[in-house]
Amino acid sequence: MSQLNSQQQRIVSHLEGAALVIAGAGSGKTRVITHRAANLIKQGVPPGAILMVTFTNKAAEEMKRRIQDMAGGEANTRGLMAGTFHSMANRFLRRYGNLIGYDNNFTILDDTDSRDLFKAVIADMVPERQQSNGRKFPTAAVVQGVVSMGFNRGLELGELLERDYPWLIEWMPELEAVAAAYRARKKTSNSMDFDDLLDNWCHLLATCKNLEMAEKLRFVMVDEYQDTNLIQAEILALLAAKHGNIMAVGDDAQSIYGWRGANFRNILDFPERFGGQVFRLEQNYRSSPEILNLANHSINHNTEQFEKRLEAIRPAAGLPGMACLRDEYEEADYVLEKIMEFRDRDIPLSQMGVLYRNHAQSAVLQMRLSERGIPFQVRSGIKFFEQAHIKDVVSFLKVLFNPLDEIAWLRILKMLPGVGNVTARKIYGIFSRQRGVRLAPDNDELNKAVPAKAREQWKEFSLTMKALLADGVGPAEMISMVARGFYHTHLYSAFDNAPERANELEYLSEFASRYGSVERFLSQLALVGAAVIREYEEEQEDDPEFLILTSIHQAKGLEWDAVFLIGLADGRLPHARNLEPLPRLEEERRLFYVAVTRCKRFLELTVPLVSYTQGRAEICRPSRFVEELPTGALEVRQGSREAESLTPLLGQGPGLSVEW
DNA sequence: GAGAACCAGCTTTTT
DNA sequence: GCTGGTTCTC
Repeated sequence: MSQLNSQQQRIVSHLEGAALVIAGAGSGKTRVITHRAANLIKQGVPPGAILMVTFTNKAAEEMKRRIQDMAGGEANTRGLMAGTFHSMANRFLRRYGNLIGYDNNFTILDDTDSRDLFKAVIADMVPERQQSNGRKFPTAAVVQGVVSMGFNRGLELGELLERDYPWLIEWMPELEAVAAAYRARKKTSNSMDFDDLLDNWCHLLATCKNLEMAEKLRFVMVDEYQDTNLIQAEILALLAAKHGNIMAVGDDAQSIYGWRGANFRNILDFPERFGGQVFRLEQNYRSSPEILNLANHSINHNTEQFEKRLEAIRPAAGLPGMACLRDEYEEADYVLEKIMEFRDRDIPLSQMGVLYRNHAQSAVLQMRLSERGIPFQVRSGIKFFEQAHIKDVVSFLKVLFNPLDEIAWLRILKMLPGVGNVTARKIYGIFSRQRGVRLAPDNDELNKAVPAKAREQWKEFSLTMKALLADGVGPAEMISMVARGFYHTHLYSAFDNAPERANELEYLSEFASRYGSVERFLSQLALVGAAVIREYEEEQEDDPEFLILTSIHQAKGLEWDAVFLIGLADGRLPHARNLEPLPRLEEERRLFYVAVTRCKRFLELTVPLVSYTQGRAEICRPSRFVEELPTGALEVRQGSREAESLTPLLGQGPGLSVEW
């Protein structure tokens, strides 16, 4: 690990007061704040007095790992408050939720849960919703998106609709009603969605002063500040109000979460809001001058950005390359060939990364890699925890932990024969009216509600629940008890690939055995999702040599010697939906910027000219982000002959479609 | 009112 | 190919 330069040194030894660090890609920004945290600890600041937050799980993991390394092991950092905004919110609310009207055993609704709840709300509230002059009420997913966007941008529904969803204005009153009902249902079922975690954390800090956990914190640090939204900035302000020791690190050029309400203007507003010093890190320690040159040229096309000039420190490494290939299959073969080449030049697989705009783009490559026996890991949304059977079984633990969890109850109840939406609601209604769940046989009201068809299974269900409640049963045992007991029948009648799913449930149980308490297990599941299981898999991995495939969004903060940026066709990156308005296009360009600046030495861009979607073939042109680069910024590699035969067609613009 | 069977639309990125 | 929604039948 190299020495710190003088500017980095100044930041590391900055002790008191506010500070903003505007830092370019590869300038060591995460390194600087983790260094500072380790430094504070070495100087005797208790780890529990330091809060370090960031937005993504990936970045949070990296941050924690580095601090541990620098501070000399886990023991020295015990008590450190480090993680994502959402997980820190969870810690506060598990302890103090009761102060703002929640039970501390609240459930966290993940994306799917929240959508399910919207679905239920909509079904009840707008039965005659089918049409207003022939138009349909928006789906649960759309409503969920709108409501969440309003929250994250701090906008009233009306204003938001006018600005971004004019076609939904006609539904305004219904949407208001649905949003209000959704809020109420979350409250009665003692659950919080992701937005609530932030909202309630903020609310808690604003209304309850002198919380022990907050009082203890004397140093607040945020990484990737450009990814925060208004409420996150507000939370930070509340946390730092007393001591004023807040350090934010960010790079406006890497702001790629605008679509979910992040606002890189938070960086601009920082000096006004917090005062203090402003540092700049403009030396890039990661990439070759050629790569940096390409990145700088690209980002300069953006009109909305702060002046910043990144200076390369590393030696020259040759021009980045670009190749046009016929389609994804040829592209995959090309990438494979290059991987072999790099390997021959002694670059280990672990020093190569393949990046793409969206997950689907990696499918063909994954297939080829498996065929050739090249080990790889996909760093992206494995939807493991969002599959039906996983959610089904986890629901049992959820209702044990939070008996008012409506979503979990509805899932479970609907597994009973003869019970559908209506009956399930009725039964849940009984639980919530009785302010608790009594499955005892003398609960007459309940017995009446359970249909005759379901009697047998209901009995079995009650027995299973009783068994789960026995002392000393941890999450792992609970899962296998449910999977082998009550759920078994349902699994085999509902899914054609039941044995496979049964295996996955065993796996889930094995995985859960790392967690001693149901609370820890459920929180981790909801907050960290796929990332946590990936970590677990990595631990199991004997061979650490594998290639990484990842979306650009999840690649932030990472770096490799060789980077492949695949699927670089106009309409993919930039994504067709974001060609306008300008701010959206510019965010796409920042995405391109983030992708290329992950690379230290060998950057390879590939363009599949033909893509097959829904049985049609479409001819694309290379991304405009490539075409707008000056000649000499990259070297065009020899693509395939077939691809070349397509080039004359390219002038005709994107989206030229051909029936195959 | 439940549940099977059929049909359409779709695939951006994360907590 | 998969999900979510709708329709049809019992």
